[in-house]
Amino acid sequence: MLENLTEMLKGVLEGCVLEIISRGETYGYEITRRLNTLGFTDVVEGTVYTILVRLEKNKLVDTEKKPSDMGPPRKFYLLNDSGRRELVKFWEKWEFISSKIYELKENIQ
Amino acid sequence: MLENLTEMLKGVLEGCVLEIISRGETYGYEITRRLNTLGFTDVVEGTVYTILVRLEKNKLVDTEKKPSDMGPPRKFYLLNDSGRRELVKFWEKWEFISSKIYELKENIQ
DNA sequence: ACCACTACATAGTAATACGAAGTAGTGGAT
DNA sequence: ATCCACTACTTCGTATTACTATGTAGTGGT
Repeated sequence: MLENLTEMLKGVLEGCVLEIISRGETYGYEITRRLNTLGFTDVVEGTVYTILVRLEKNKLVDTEKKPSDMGPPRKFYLLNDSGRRELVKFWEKWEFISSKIYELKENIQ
Repeated sequence: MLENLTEMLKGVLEGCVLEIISRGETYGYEITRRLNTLGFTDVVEGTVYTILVRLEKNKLVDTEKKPSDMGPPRKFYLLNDSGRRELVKFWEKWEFISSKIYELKENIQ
């Protein structure tokens, strides 16, 4: 449908993943499906996993491996305090940028 | 004030520059000032010039050099048909992404 | 003569999403 | 029994983009 959204997703996708995880323990494959049904149909697993690796490296999430009856074991992610702070900052940044873009579009001031 | 917006500006800043140029012939230095007063205080000339070089390379703008009585000659930029189409696409992409982010935030569906 | 402001240019860097490919477990169809 | 679809994770390399840093140069005021 819409063309390449890649560049515009930079810095945004990570925040989306943080938000999804904040709703409750989840894992990479499920996050990918969630993003796809949200509308980001072209986001693939590789992209989500690199984000998850980054979140873990930056200690924004805790992880736990659990068996699944549908396939291989799942690696579950849970936001920690640091991750919750990062999520708040993400939404602040998003609100700031989107309000400025709105001002530009509507030619305010 | 707000922390580093760099990543979140990727794919967005170029659209902002296109929008600013669409309002009428302008040049790099002025575009930078416009972005700064808009709220993107950390955007510097180097960033804007790389975007302008890209726009010209992708033939989205026409350019014209004109003398200035305030300093060195200015390189003016004007959107062409291709640039206007690109701007329309930019706003479509922006509307799409921001609506999806809103859905995620408000946990719709 | 110096400095501030205006104005453009560009080489190198960091960060991020994506493409591509591989590994592996489960269950159903042929 | 074999194959395939689906689930699920991992990693390497690539393209794109904004930013850093630096340099050049014109004008006008002190």
